[in-house]
Amino acid sequence: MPTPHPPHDAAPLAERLRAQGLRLTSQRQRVLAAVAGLEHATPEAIATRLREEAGPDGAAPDTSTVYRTLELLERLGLVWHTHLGKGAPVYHAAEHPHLHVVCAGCGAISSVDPALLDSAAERLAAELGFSLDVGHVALSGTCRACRDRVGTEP
Amino acid sequence: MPTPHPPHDAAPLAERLRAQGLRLTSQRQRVLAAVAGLEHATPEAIATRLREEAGPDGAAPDTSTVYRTLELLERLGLVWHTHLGKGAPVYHAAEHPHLHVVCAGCGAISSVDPALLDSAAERLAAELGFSLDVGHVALSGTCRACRDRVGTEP
DNA sequence: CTTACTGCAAACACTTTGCAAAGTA
DNA sequence: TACTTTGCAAAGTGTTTGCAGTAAG
Repeated sequence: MPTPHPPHDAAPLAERLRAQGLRLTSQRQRVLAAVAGLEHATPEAIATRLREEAGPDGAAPDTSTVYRTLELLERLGLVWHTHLGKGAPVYHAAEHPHLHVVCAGCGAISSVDPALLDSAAERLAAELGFSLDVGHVALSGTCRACRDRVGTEP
Repeated sequence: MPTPHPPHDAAPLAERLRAQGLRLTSQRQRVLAAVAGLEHATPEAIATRLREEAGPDGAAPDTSTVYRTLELLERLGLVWHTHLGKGAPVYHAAEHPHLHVVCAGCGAISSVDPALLDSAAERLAAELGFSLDVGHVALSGTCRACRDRVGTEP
């Protein structure tokens, strides 16, 4: 079983930055750690978490830095993001990609095995030459609870 | 083969509005017609189109009216929208729902048969009690052209 | 020391809301 | 007339950008 909250091993970050002549900064380390420690983290949520961690006196990375850093980390392959529908995208630590399923009624998010779309991906590849990126968007629908609720509360 | 630009039969609109004690206005007719006449229309694109149709002197519906109207038309089942990723959602006339596939590289949009996800939908229903709304989000990936371009222009 | 990075503030894109005037039934 | 809609203007999110000062290598 995977470690719940990996204390974020910073090594890959330092390496990949160095490989491109980029610099290791505390902001970059902190943003990466925040993404790793949160689930389905929006940029806003990440910024908030960083402010909490910094405390009332400490300085947290600026919002614009959070955005810029997320973009960078994604280019480096350390994080990825998914659009859950409307609103802000959510970021994940790179590890095991997964597919999201969101309830349009209550917003509940489930993670499912990306293999769910394997056959669809194969058909798209064969018929359109299109290679599916399973993780980048979430599937939308209605969860059992919301479906049961129909008719119960008009 | 389907009619290219159906001249938008307004009957269903009038009926459904009346059925709910709502009113038929020219704005509502115009917004519906614009959605029917455009493909993958964002609210902004719809507003622009309406401005063009109104001409330099005529009055086009206000942006806020466009948003309110799209929401209404969707409740009435006359249009539906899809999130293509980041940015504004796109609206479609209700008719035949379809699934969108977007290239992350060039933004090209393909429409595919929703049946593509039938087996995935069945598994989600069986395993999670989740009913998939196939049209609400687009699948993301890379189209053949963008894939071929990799390595050609670094 | 050189050049990348950050914080700040302002601008942007997309939507929503309150309210008085206008329009439909 | 009674009640729904609209337009306008302003406020709300979510995100990006220009730039001068700060800091990593």
